[in-house]
Amino acid sequence: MYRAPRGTADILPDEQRYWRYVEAKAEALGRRFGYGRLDTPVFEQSDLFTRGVGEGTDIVEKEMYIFQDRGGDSMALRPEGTAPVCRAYLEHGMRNLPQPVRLYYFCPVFRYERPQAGRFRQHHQFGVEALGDADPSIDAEVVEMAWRLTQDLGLTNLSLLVNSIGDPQCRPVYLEELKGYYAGRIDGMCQDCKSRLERNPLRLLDCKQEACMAVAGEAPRMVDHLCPECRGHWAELLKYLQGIGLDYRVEHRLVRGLDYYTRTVFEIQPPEEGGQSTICGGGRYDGLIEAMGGPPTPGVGFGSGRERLALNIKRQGVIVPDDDPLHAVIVYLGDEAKEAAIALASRLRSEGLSALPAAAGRSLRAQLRYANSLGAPYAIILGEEELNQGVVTIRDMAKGEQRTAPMGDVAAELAGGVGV
RNA sequence: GUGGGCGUGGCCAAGCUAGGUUAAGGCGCCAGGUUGUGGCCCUGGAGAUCGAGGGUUCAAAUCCCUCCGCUCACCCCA
Repeated sequence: MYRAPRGTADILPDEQRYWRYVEAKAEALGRRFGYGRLDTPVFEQSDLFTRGVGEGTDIVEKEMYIFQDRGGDSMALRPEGTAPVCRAYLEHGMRNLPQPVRLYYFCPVFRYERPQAGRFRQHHQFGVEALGDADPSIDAEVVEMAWRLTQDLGLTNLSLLVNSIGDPQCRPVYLEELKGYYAGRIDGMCQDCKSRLERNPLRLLDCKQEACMAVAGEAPRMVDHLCPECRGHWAELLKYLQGIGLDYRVEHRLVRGLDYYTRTVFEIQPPEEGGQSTICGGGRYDGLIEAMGGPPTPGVGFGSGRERLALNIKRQGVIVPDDDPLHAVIVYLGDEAKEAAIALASRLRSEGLSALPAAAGRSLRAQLRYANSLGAPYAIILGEEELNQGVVTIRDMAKGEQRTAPMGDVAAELAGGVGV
């Protein structure tokens, strides 16, 4: 038997309402903030990501789905959403549009990871990117959008964490200080941290081992070592966030796993403890477009995982609207009635109603059972008697009452919600 | 990449520790109980090479080995 590939999932009809709910809220949010939707291909040249996301990152180093196409080019399934948006921005000359250019996307994302709760090899991200404006008010706008997304979805008890990780001027200075701080204390720390010290010292702050957390707690903070420009940006951001009334928390250990982030980083996390709990994550990436070969262009954005949003919606018991129900099931007796039932179903659909004939070759009882199990509010009964008189019997399934109506009036009666 | 838990009809699952009747039960599905009436109830039916392969044994869902898959956590991330 074939199975869906590891880390992927079939989304069955019963699950669809969760996805539709998330997508509808996200799309509405994008429009409300004046963002335009951008769809990019699921695969791109591998270089786009190795240069954009950063060669040393886990995503590029060991999680990309890379393949060679028949022309010999190295392609990669999209492992994140921001680099393709920046590519499109450059390719279509969007820097000639009024800045900032506000874009959002909703797309599948692929990473070769070991799956677990809330983590998949194919997942779907809603994200927004505001390109071409370095002002901290745009950072605030993006943070607000992320927060509102979660609120619009009905999620509660979430934490909004923000931090600044500086820029290419001040971060290296800070990193040296950080390394100096850790150098004398590394002995008592975990194996991972020992390798992080050289590889990615910012990550030291994020370690969850108890011993390491104690050391991290006393570590020098990035926000105390920002250059004047970054410090100003950070101060203004906080001012705007306060003005908006967002209940954020400065989290000095918050860092990001993608190389392109500068200055602002933020995350939204649910109350439950746990590893992969982040449901929205983003920040500013002023060097990304330049790293991709474009002119220096600032940008800020966030991504959020549809699967994780849905997971939290379920955990918190958020009421999600049902899919539009079927209006009517047409039950019939005999071959002649079957013909009429099929024609009637067709006519009802033309009138904008959802209707379907019951399964063929079943007893009336079985057909009604079928209508019941599908949750149809009405059953339309077509037997010999009805056929002879050119009428149908409309049965209100909830009330258990029925009446006859001329065949041609069925759509109007159902659409009008006329009771029986 | 590292470590834990788990694989029995579509789903939930008993049985496995101390091998031995046609591998329980529930949900769902189909049919009947009403020669034209659903939900509740009753009756019946279909559906499983017990994850796969190998081994031990007179006999394996049950014991042993290998592999595969699912899952949770670490790492990392949405």
